[in-house]
Amino acid sequence: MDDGMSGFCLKPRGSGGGGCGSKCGRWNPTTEQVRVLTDLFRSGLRTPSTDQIQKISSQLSFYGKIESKNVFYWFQNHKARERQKRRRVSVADHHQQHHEIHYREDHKLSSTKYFGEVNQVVEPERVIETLELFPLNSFNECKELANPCFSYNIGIAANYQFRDHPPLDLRLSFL
Amino acid sequence: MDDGMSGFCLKPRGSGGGGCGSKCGRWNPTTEQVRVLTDLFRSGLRTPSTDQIQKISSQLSFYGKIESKNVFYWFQNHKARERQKRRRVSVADHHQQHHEIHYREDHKLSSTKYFGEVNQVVEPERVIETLELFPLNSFNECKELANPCFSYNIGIAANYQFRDHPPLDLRLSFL
DNA sequence: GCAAATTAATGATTTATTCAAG
DNA sequence: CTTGAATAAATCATTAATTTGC
Repeated sequence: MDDGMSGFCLKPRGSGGGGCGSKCGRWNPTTEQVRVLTDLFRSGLRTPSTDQIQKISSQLSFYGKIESKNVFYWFQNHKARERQKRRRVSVADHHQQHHEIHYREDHKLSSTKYFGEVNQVVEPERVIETLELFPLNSFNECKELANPCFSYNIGIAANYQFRDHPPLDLRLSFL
Repeated sequence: MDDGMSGFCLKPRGSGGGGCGSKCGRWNPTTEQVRVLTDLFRSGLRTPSTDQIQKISSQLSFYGKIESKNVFYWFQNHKARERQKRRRVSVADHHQQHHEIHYREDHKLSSTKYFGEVNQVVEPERVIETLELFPLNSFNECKELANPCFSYNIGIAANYQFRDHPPLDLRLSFL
């Protein structure tokens, strides 16, 4: 299914140059735009030159409203976040062990051993800020999940801001 | 549906009459186990640490046969499939977040001019600064959306992992 | 009602990325 | 440039749901 088509409803570009109709807040990339940008990133592009930025922007304008600065920021953000993410993982790895997910032979092995000390990255609750800064409409993923992006330490209920569901079941208190 | 009575072993469905002592095909979670796992997921747990996995597994063993790896896999799969589900549904959606990007109102500025120096000198760091002020802690869940690994018609023709200079695929040849 | 046949879910593996360290 | 570590995407495989004919 072509998602790009329906996604076209982004923002009316007919509002005239620069005008973004109802909401002038910020760039809201279409799926197609994100796709191309991601492809570029994955192809190795990290810090596009001015020329590249302009060309990219020009091409992407076919899919919807976009400016050069949007492209620039997208790359800056995407690059930085990839790095940050990795960095956090490494830090958390202090006493790192890793997942051995080749379980073919795991029947012989103690799962405990392999899971022995895989440590998950701590994820503080900066959800909102991050998402707001992130120019991609990746919020989808998080919004419906009861508690979007927390992935750590269920046990510390105090740190949890449950939005629309009850605190953890008593059964989960062991965590 | 599972009556819940059989409890301890795999559901007595299928071959073998529920005997899981000798030969267990694959883990077949009881409804209680699924319930707890789902609660955890809904609470935000995405990639449990080894420690958490062990505890979860331990607790869930009360309801029936289970191993750590089952918990590990369950979260992997559930996470991926939820994401998949969301993605299917909301590919085209736009989620407007009303937060002004730190980029100042430079609609008036010439992108060309602006970026003319941004790229090569100081500007990029402004973005990073901001990012550091707002550590992207909740990034896990969101990142992938911006990084869809689907088989785009782009074909990943240029998927050589060039880190330095992008070979760029057909669609990117305009660069 | 009941199994055989078919389809839908989902557990388990493999593959391909990413960044960064060596 | 190569490799380590981690993980998400894609895929394989098996079980449960369900449909169907009797």
